[in-house]
Amino acid sequence: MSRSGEQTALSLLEEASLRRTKPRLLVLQSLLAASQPVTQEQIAEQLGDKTPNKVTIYRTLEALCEAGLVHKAFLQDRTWHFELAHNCSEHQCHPHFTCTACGQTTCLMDMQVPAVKSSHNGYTIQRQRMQLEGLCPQCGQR
Amino acid sequence: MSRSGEQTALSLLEEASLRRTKPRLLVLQSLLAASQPVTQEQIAEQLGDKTPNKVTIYRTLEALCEAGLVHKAFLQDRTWHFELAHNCSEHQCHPHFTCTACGQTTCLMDMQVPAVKSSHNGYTIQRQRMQLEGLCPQCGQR
DNA sequence: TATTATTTGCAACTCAGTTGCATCATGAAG
DNA sequence: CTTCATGATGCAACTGAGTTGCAAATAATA
Ligand SMILES: [Mn+2]
Ligand SMILES: [Mn+2]
Ligand SMILES: [Zn+2]
Ligand SMILES: [Zn+2]
Repeated sequence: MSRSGEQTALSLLEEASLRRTKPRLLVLQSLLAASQPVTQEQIAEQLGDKTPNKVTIYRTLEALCEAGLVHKAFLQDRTWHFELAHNCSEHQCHPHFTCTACGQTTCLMDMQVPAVKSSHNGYTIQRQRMQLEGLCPQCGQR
Repeated sequence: MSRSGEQTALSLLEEASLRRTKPRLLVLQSLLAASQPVTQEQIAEQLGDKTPNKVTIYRTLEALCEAGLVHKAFLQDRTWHFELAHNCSEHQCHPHFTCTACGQTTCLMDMQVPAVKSSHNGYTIQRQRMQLEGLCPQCGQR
């Protein structure tokens, strides 16, 4: 939750022409500080006693998603995990990997995924996402 | 819900060493008859007055998934859609396409998706799934 | 500062999916 | 064919992430 995080959050809101409200700045800073996708609850927890109302966090995340600043990264146990969109291209996000042994999901930021064609049988394909499943490095060794 | 559907359902249960119960046969037949992934509610609706209890359908789907006969195809509006696994390889399922205009999700059974490498930074990748987003043929024409 | 459109907080709600438990049916053994 | 243990089913009650309505607060603008 650094000074630069605050500045970045401000300019992200500016860029998206969203009003600079306290909850939006806080949620953005929390997302900027996160190293993995986080849930509403994790955001609230991280913000401690200055956290906005639960409903406000949801509505903020929704607004940020709509503006393209944030993505719903993946769903785990009926709970959405959110992340900043700034490492994804318009057409393709990095893949998310879930370990079948420990259940942990990880962003594979540096993995190259081949892009599919932008059209198929009349379907116009604008974005592609990939989920991977297998064993993480910890669970992989026998 | 043909005779052959009944036979297929029976052999699928056999193959998976699952007990041949009425609910399992019904759910499997419903899935065999479906042309798209379906929800618990759609299965119940399709089976009409001989439908098993809602909880049983969920538990049946869970058992069939665990046995590898069925997949959770995609989630829409916090609701899982299920499909038979028999058109998927061990490593890769066909992609699912969601139209951002009408919200409909479709299986692209005939679409080729390049396979990723089976290992990356210590992660062992056993299965890959892809979700596509864009405009369906209907919504695509202006 | 005054005005207005947005945003926020709170309480109550929704509903797909889950859980506990008593009853029932399947498949194996005799 | 009958017995029996294991596993499956049905029902009622529950869970909890996410949603809705609305009054109060606040940001942008003049
Ligand atoms: Mn990610
Ligand atoms: Mn499918
Ligand atoms: Zn693991
Ligand atoms: Zn469409």
